[in-house]
Amino acid sequence: MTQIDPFQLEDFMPYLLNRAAEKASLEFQKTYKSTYGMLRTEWRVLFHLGRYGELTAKQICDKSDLHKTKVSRAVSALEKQRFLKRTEVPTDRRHELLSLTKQGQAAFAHLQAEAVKYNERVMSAFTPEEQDIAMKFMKQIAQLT
Amino acid sequence: MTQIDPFQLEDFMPYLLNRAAEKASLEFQKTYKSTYGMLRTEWRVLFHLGRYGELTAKQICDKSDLHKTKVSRAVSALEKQRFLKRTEVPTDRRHELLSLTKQGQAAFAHLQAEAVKYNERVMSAFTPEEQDIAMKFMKQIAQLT
DNA sequence: CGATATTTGTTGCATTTGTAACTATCAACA
DNA sequence: TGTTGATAGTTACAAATGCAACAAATATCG
Repeated sequence: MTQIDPFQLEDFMPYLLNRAAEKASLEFQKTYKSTYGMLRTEWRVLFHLGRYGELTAKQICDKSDLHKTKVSRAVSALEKQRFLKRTEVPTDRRHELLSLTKQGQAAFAHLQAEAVKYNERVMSAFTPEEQDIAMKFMKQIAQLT
Repeated sequence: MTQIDPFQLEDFMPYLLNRAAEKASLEFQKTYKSTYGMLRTEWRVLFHLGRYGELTAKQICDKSDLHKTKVSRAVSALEKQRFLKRTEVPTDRRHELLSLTKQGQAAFAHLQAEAVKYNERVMSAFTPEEQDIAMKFMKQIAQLT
C-alpha cells in the first residue's frame, strides 16, 4: 500500500527557511540592538571584521553576500559610532582597509560571546548528527560549500 | 589528544539560516515576480489562500507569522490585480473573508506547480533522511511544531 | 601614450518595511 | 443599557532597502 506523500506548501523549502531565519534573527537581534543600537547589517559587517581582521568593503561583500550599498552604509554607521576605522591603501586608492577600533573589538568580543551562548542554547535541542546535517544543508543551499 | 572545535562565526546559525533563506527566496522570486509582478509577501498571502481556501487577514497573519500591516498591504495589492476578493461577514463586520478569484486560482495553480518543481530540484541534492532532518530542524526553529 | 573599459565605493530616488496611532466593530460586565 | 476593554484592519510617518546613476582610480590595449 504505497502512500504518495503530497507536497504541501508548508513544506516549501524557501518558506520554511525564511520563517526559521526570521525567528532566529529577531531573537538574537535584541542583543546587539539594545546594547549597541546596531542594525543587522552593521552587526554582520562588525563580525566579519572581528573574525577576519582587516578587510576592504569589497571583501566583505564577497564573503557575506551583502550588496555593496548595504555594506557602504553599514561601514559609515559603524565609523560614526567609532567601532571601525579606515586606512588608505597607497598602492590602490580605490579602496580602503577597514578594521575595528578598540571599542569595536570590545563590542565584537561581547557579541561573539553572546552568539556562542545563543547558538549553544538553540542547537542543544538537536543531536550532534542532526546539527551536522542541518548545517551542511544550510551551507549547501547558501552555496558556501 | 582532544581537539576542541572552536566556534566559528561562519557557523552561527541565524547567519547561516539567513544566507540560505535569501538565496532560496531570490531564486524562486524570479518566477512570481517576472510573471505576475508579485512581491514576496503577496505570493505568501496568495499561497495561503490557495492552500487553505477562505481566510480572514487575521488568520493569514497567524498562520504565516506576517505582521498585519504587511498582510493588509498585500491584500490590497492582490485585490487591485484581481487575484483576490473580499466577502463581508454579516455576523462580525470587523473582518472580511478573503478568497481567490478565478484569476488568482490560476496564478496559484501555476506557481504551486513551479514551487513543487523548484523544491524537488533543490531537495534532490540530499538524501531522504537529510531532507527530513533539515525540515524538522527548520520547523522547530520557526516553532511551527 | 591615450582612449576606453573595469573596478571600488558612494549617493539620489523610488519602493518596501516597521512602529505607532487611528477607526470601526464587537465583548464584557457593572 | 452604557462604559470600558479587546479585536480586526488601515493608514501616516520614519527608517531601511534596492536600483541605477555617478565619481574616482586603475587596467587594458590599440
